[in-house]
Order: sequence, then structure tokens, then C-alpha cells
Amino acid sequence: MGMGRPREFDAETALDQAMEVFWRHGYEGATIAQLTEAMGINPPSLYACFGNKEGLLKAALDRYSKLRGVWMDEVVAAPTAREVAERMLLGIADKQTDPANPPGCLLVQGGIACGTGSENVPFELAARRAENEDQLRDRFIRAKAEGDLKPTSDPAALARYVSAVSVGMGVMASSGSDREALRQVASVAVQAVEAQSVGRT
Amino acid sequence: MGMGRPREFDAETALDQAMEVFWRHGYEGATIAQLTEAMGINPPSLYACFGNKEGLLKAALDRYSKLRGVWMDEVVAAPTAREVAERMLLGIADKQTDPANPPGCLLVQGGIACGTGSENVPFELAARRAENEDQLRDRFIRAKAEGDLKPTSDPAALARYVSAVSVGMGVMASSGSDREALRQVASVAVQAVEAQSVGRT
DNA sequence: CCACATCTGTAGTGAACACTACATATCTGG
DNA sequence: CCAGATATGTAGTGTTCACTACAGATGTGG
Repeated sequence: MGMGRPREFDAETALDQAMEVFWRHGYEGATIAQLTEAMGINPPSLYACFGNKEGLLKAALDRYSKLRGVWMDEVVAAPTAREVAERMLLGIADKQTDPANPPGCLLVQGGIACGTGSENVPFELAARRAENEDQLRDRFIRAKAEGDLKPTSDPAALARYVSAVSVGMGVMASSGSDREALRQVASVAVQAVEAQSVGRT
Repeated sequence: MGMGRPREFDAETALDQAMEVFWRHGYEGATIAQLTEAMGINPPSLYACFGNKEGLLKAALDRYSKLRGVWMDEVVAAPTAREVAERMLLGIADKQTDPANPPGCLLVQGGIACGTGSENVPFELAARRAENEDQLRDRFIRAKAEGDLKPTSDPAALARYVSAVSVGMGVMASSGSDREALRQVASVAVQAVEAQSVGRT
């Protein structure tokens, strides 16, 4: 038995284009017509490869999380909790205003509130954000064990805090805030982590 | 000339119901059928009273901003910048997890990313958020003039920061974070404002 | 070269959407 | 009580949506 006609497009390249459309218009705001045009394929190819619109979103999120994960590994490699927060938030300020991508963060722009039939999309995004938060929390737990964070500090709360600031910055970026404004927010935000650090300079 | 048949529903009560639908499903996710059912009226009444779907959203936002403005006045009445931030963020933690309302904040849930034809909705929401930020900024400018905030502090950046944290908390609330989690975020966030304060205890 | 499997493009499908025409009902001013 | 004006309920309108049937194209294994 034969193996059939080979696909004429590259799935990852197409996913990058789809990611951009979801990023810019959100899950519900993105139409199949926009997606297929950006991906350079026709609807049947999309459905054969990704199942349906939600399957395409999940594939795009997988790709986004993968790239993001590499960067997060560099972030948590910083020597102190304060520097982790600084690297993360200042880095996010730059990433979310990078003209190479739509403004903001796909994990926020993708869909915060959705209509009937797409209720699980916001939870899907939240689950991805939670992964980042978990990674931060683990890093802050280590920082506390190393005596870098105060014995009274709450690593989970700190991680939630940094995650919340990231999300807030993403919304600001998508509604027009420029890089300098986001960097200012990041700088102020880092001071809360610094206040929980032991050897503050 | 007569004045016509009087309307049989109360516009403000109907707006409250519409507000809840937009809050829960977002602008694009909310359908006219859901809105009219929640408001207890039929489509022609909705269109006669509010023009179109976007007009209804703006009316709901006006109402939301009005209620919110009353509360913000109480917030900025706190004696110090630190207490302003604390009142604001802890209050938001409670409000965004109040079971009487959908979780989160209408100014975020309403629509962060929208599809073609609704591009201005996110900007409309951003403009409302900016009003709160301006109010905070003015309060922090005063705090700096009063010697409550350090001479090196940047009131505008502080206001942006508090606003960003609020938004981030709203997203967290809408994706299932409970009140305690939000309060922890608020507590950490306040420490950044405290770090900019003069008489820190 | 043939049977088979998979992809691709065209051209739709039914459903859901925002919005409205129209007839009827209920008010005010004279 | 009548004329004008506005609201209401029924029942649609055209459009757009996610998704797909189908026929032809292009590959592999025998």
C-alpha cells in the first residue's frame, strides 16, 4: 500500500503564521479564512493537519510554549531571585514590544473571555501561563533555601506576583504602551522582589 | 404631537444585565440573543435604545466606569501613596472575586483582542483603564509633592505599575485564581510602592 | 503500470450571527 | 376621540462563520 501524496507545506512555518493571526485577533476574532490565507493553504489542508480550529490553536500554543520555555530557562538561570525577576520582566518588556511580533503575549491575546462553545480556550491559555509560574515558583523556592530570599518570604506568592505583572504588561503592550513604559513598570515591579531579598544593595 | 409609547423596561437595570454578559463572555463572545435574553427585551428594543452592539457596550462601560469612579475616589482619599496602593489592590482582589459579579474586570474581560470590524473595542477599554491610571498618577504626583514619595520616584511610572498589576490580577481572577491568591499578589505588589515611600515603617 | 493512500483546490453546507421590516400596541397633545 | 409619535413582538433579512463533499492530483508498494 502506498504512502499517499506528500503535504506541500511545512507545518511549522504554517504554524508560525497561524500563531501570529491568533496573537493579533484572538481565538474567536481569528477566522479560518484569515488563518488559511496567512498559512498559504486551503481549509481542507488545515483540517487534515490540525483537526479543527481549536486543534490549530493548541498546536500554535505548543510551539509558542516551546520557544518561550527556552527563554525561561535562561531567565531562571540568573543567580538571584531579584535578577530572575529583573531578567524576566525587562525581557518581557522588550519581547512584548518587539515589532517582529504582534504586541503583547499570545497567552493573553489568545483569548481571555470567550463565547459559548469556546469556554475552554481561556483555561487552555491559563494552563500555559501556569507552567511559567510553576517554573518561577520552583526557582524562588530554591532562592529561599539558598538564603537569597528572606525566611519570611512566600515563593509561590512571589511567582504569582511576577506572573501577574507579566500579564498586565502584556495587556498594556497590546493597547499601545511603548517599550519605555513597560520597562518602567518592570523596574518598579522588581523592587517588590528586592524587598523580599536578603542582601539588598 | 404625542410623545409615543413609553418604554416598558428600565434602561439601567437592562444595562446591568448586559454588563454581566459582556463581562463573562467578552464583546465578541456575547451574542445579541444572550444579551436580549438577559436584559428581558427583544432585539428591536435593544437597537432602538442603544443603536447597535457596540453602542450597548459603550453604555455598559459608561455605567461600569461610573460605579468604579466612586470607588476610586475613596481609594485616592487614602492618606499616603502606600495606603492608596494597598486600598486599591486589596480592594481589587476582593472585587474581582466577588461572587455577585463575573470574575475579573469588565475593562479586561470585555475584549483584549478582537476580530475585523471590532478593532476599536480594545482601544475603548484601554481608554477607560487609562482614566483610572490618570487618577492614580495625579494622586502620586501629590504624594511626591507632599514628601510622601521619594524625590527620585516617578509618579507616572508608579501609576502605570499599579494599573498593570490590577489588570494582571483581573486576568488571574477570570481564570480561576481565588481571593487569597489575589490578596497575596496585592501584598507583594504594595511593597514596590512602599520602596518608593519616604517614611517606610 | 496498477491498486491504494493521502493531499489539494473548488465549491459548497447548514448554522449562527448582527441587524431590521412591519404590523400592532400604547402613549401624549389638541 | 383622534392624529402623531414611539415602543413592542414576530418573523424574518443577508452575511459570515466553521467545516466538508468531492473530484482530481501525486505519491508509494507490488
